[in-house]
Amino acid sequence: MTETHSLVGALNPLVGYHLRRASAVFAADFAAAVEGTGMRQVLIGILAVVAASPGINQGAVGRILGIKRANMVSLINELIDAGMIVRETDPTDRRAFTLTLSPAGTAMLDDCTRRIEAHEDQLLAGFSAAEKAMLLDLLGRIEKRAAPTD
Amino acid sequence: MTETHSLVGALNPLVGYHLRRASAVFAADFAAAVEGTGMRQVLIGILAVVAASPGINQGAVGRILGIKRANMVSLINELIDAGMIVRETDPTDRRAFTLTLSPAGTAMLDDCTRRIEAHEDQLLAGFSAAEKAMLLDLLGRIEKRAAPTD
DNA sequence: TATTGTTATACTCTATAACTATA
DNA sequence: TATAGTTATAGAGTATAACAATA
Repeated sequence: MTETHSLVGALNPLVGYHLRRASAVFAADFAAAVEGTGMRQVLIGILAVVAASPGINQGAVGRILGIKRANMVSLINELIDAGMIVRETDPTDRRAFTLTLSPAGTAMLDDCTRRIEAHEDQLLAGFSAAEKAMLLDLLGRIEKRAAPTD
Repeated sequence: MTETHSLVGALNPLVGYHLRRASAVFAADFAAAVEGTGMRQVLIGILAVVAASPGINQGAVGRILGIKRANMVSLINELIDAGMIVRETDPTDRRAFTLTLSPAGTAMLDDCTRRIEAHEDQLLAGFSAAEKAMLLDLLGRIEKRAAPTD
């Protein structure tokens, strides 16, 4: 039996519920951190993945971030229109595009990363370094259970 | 300096990113657990909160779950149409509705709760009881930083 | 004047299916 | 036949503003 007396009743013992709510807190914090930049979580994710593997193609970026091929298209177009990503046809496979960051893209990623880290430090002010490391370890072990997106 | 060599580059040190991904794993697991019931995360959340506080009104449910008043309307209507929630005007405040679960709502909540817990046990099979407790504690401390939704 | 619930609306995210061009 | 990218579309989640009825 799993009885509780909290306001959320049966949700209280569920890890998924608490992940969802904690994630929402960080999402709101993210939004505040990057306010005025026009960036969103997905876009920063794409910039970070392209920065980590210059020349990577669209499909690979999507697979890493759990975004479907079909949904990558407009996201990449947005970043190209904003002058942050450069798309060139891959000479070794003419179906594919290689993606790299422009200087503006690199600058935006760096700026946002700094802002987000500063905000996260605030949000996690009550956490010891060991607690933060523990949290990242536990989350990492959960992430490994992810199914391929596409 | 915060350099990394992972596939997600600058995202790797960010707690918010890993919360998002871990949360997505649980969301997919949730969907599998309740498949065929027609239930979704928000709907189960509402059922659980109403079950925990019978006679609660719509606005209060939304405040607890972080759902805006405007978005509560159609969700509650869905649950009433499905015969899971009973809505009556509050005799002490004729602007408000009191919500309670019907027997069907109680049965659905119980069924889904059992399914979800079984799925979560699978997903967290590699976690000791202490690790799960630690995760819930850390997430709970993050949730406390949530801003009011409405 | 504030609060409960409502309507209308819009944007983002996510998902599927069908298409093209290359491999 | 399989893969990279595209288009079209639809559902769900979330956000704002304006309104009616009641407090």
